[in-house]
Amino acid sequence: MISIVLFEDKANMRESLKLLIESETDFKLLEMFPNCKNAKQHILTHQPDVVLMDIDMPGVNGIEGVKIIKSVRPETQIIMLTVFEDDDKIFESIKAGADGYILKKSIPTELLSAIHNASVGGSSISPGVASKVLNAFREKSKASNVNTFSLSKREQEVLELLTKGYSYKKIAADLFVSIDTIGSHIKNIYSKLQVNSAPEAVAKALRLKIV
Amino acid sequence: MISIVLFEDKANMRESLKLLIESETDFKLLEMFPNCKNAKQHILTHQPDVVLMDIDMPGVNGIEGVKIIKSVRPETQIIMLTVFEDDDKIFESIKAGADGYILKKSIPTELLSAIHNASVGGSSISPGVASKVLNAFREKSKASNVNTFSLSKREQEVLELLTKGYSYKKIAADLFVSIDTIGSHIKNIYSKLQVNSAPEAVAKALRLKIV
DNA sequence: ATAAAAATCACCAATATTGGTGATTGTCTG
DNA sequence: CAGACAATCACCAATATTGGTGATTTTTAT
Repeated sequence: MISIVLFEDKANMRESLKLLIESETDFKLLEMFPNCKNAKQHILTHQPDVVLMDIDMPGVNGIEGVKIIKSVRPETQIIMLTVFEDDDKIFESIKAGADGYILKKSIPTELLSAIHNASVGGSSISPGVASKVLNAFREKSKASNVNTFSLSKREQEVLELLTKGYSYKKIAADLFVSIDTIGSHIKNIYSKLQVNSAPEAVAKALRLKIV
Repeated sequence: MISIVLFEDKANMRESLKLLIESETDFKLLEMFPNCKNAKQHILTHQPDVVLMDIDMPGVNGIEGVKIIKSVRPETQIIMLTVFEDDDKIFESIKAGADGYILKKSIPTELLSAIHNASVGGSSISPGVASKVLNAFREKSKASNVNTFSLSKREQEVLELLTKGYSYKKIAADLFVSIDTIGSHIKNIYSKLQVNSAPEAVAKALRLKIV
């Protein structure tokens, strides 16, 4: 038996969802609320397995609601319901800790299987949303690797030690060469990265993930 | 009509998938290959709407295959098929450009709807995998903000300029204060971050995302 | 085998940074 | 109101870094 609490401001939507949920024999709709006011209390009282959370609600919105619920009872599985495929809201929700993201226009069975999935720790994401998430994921991982700035192997090593905050002396000791050699390498690194100081080089290296 | 090409090394799996795909009237299975050798050629020849790609294949594996296909024909929608929920492979696939990620143990209808979704640009991710993706997404976004190291507002500003590679002089000029003031702030920053040099501070700041 | 690139070392002068100490002013909080 | 903190500035000495020039030895690639 999967227990469910629903947060949704529009009365007719609440009724539709209620009917849908009650059509499944192993779902139990514990309660419905029109906003996230006192969400903390509601969750602690009802201890639901799964929460269905509308994103756009007056007062305390769904994203805030997720934060509240996850902070008081992290094991609660939360599925976001929304009409929009709005990038910001999607990412905010995910960061807040949402475990699923279903568009309201999805077919009803999709929501039902999302609830089933959530109850066993799986996440369901509507295809259009999933596509945005994957793209964002790629964004964060790319940019790198292409710009190796054709640093030589040794220069790469030196740069890495530089990003650890090592001084010339320490780097020299680490690599068993003279401090002047390190000076040379660093000069070359600066020229390749087009910077003029260690902090700048470190910043560039870390930002472009070439370390 | 959605045209499909399949890469899968195991013959019996190929046959099963073939039967499944051909059960849908609007799918056309153009061709099947046991590995990604000559994937470039195959894709250019067949120009499929959707590619089903097994991850583990001898020779050129599925992840390499994705890179190849996306580089020659980016509009090709690629759905990864796998038996494992292996974190690394999942993230590698996504980075390579995969548009969906379905576990082989999924119910057949899930794969069919994944293909339909892919053909219209949506992504399908099996619940267990989606959950990992969302977690990874959160990882990347969090870590920050918690460790503010109780830097004062001014110290934060100085640190930010430091991560831009500015010298004491330039920072002082930017903030309209004396260079000695900057020196003081930086001394305090070092002590709070527990470092002893600018490169180290920059590295720590960027790694912990406190800038 | 020969040329190019990488890695090594040296020396030097001009700056910059680091780590001290100390002081003033304003703001906020108990 | 006192004490804490933030922000400001100053001075100093010891190091460290930067930016030059120049040179030798390995490695790598053609």
